[in-house]
Amino acid sequence: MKRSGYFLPTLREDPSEAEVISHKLMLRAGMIRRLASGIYSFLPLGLRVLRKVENIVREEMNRSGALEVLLPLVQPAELWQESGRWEAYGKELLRFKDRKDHDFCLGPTHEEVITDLIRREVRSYRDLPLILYQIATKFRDEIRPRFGLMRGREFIMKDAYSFDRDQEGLDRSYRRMYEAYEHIFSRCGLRFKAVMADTGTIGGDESHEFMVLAETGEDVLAVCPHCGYAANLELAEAQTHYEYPEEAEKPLEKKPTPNVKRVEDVAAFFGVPPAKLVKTLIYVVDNTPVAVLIRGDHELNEVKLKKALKAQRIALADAETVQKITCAPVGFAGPIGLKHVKIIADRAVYGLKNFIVGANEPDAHYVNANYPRDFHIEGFYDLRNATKGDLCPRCAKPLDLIRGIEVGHVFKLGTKYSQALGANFLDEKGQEHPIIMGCYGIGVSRTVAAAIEQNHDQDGIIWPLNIAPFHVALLTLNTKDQNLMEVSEKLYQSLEKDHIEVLWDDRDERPGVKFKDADLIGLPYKLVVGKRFLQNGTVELKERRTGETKILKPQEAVSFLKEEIESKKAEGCAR
RNA sequence: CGGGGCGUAGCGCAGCAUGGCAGCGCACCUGCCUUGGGAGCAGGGGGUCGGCGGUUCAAAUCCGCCCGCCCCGACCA
Repeated sequence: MKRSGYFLPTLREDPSEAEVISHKLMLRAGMIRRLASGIYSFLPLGLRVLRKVENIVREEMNRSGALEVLLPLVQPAELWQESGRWEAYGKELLRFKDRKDHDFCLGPTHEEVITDLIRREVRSYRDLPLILYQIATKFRDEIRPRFGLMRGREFIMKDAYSFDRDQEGLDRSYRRMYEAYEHIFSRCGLRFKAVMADTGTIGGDESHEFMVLAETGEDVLAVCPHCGYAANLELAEAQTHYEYPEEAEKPLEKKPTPNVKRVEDVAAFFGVPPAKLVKTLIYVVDNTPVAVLIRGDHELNEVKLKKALKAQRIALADAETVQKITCAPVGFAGPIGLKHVKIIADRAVYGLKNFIVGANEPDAHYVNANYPRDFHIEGFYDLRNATKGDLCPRCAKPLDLIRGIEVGHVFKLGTKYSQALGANFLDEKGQEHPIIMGCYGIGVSRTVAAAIEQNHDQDGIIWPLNIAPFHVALLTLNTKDQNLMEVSEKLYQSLEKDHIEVLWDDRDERPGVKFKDADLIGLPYKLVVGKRFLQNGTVELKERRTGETKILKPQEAVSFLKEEIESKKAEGCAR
């Protein structure tokens, strides 16, 4: 491709709309443009990358035995009413009416549609197992789209659904998808980690998220460098028991603490570390208030709380409710003397001696509180976020916390949708059973963004070879020089002939402009034709990632690139 | 939905307090010059100042309503 005829509007400065690096660079490199909040157009360069990722996904899905389909984006309300999600899904589901006033939605995911298809067509155990997938546009009316392609409303997703007759079959399908995902993200040149994930309200029994490791990730992962334990923080078990020093219980005492509310302030007021405090959070759990005790230096994990109480909806109580229950403004709640409210606690509270709690009256705290001497707790649960240095729940060595971007999610669904929609099959004995399902997603457009988060420097993007929009940037530094143009033309032809994807910057621009642009769009190699060729017939080949430079004769450069790219591609496929 | 910020040429921004010719840099077009890291000179084109309404002799500027975008939070299969 010649740059002179290519639509590649690069920007010299960061657009003001972008905050994170991948968003800035995709805009600057002329890959995407915003149409509305969370909705983007792909320009030619961006589309090339997207297609490369799609093709890797497609190849690996096909290799795994999955079959590609294409399902509608526009979906009738009836299906969603049948699964119960028309009500349950909330505002993320974009709904509208057609001209006949029938309700429709834009598909945020396709369990309903695929299950509907299967229930109509699959009758027998002989039709199973089956894995279908598509690579298509999804729409979720996100409450707050952000970071460009990272959390868009309209985005490209690969979603796959497996159909099996029994749990063992599901386990096999799940394993196959899991392995396909490992191949996909490896081939994309990403550093990633599969972590155990929350199964959420769907309630399946196993789920993993594939996380691209990046500082800017929205997710926090707890990983154990020792035994390989890895889990999303939502799920990661905090350490199970705590060693507190032996300490005699001192008498309970109420102390005035005028306007001292926050944990740090209370700790500072009494001159003790926050770990000697127990904070009392009032939650409304399915319309019933519950007091939750957490050690002062710990952070409550709402997903865990929800699970521990088997609740549908939980929310921190508002100031009015807190006042009603504790007889004090927010900041002075405590377990002592708290009536008519269930009190539960994080496991770290057990065994703690002589700690500080709110007194359930304005401007007062108790010191030297002790359990069970001073109050009752109905149950101890794992309710807090694991923290750095927490002991691994598997091997009891210290955990690390790292950040990641969720690019894939595999999930054992079970029979939730097959039962709701009546997708059944007959076994050998003529008995009817619900089909056992799994679902498997990859955020394809998000993967492109994640790749940039992980592969860039101050000059721009550094594409991994397998998803680079082109392999080589051919820079002719002076297009008015006939000699340079001739050798460039020859180089261009032979590279194309060898199926090396080359973007030839044949514009009449000064060298600096071409270098900056090439670095910005981040092609793995720059092949520079300039003065050096006029002097001694050589060209310069520079690797974008390392800056490593080779001075070669033009034909040597072509054969080097051919070998290098082929071997790197093979490496990327290695397994 | 709550809090904060922003909206002026394709991009980045100034001007707004104290109303009075709509500006700067880059980009774009023409010419000259230059060709190894975002050159230089000269000339030029491009604006409903987010929209609607109000105040005023006069509004980018003041007032009201609305829209859009970004950030933080809440929320989130």
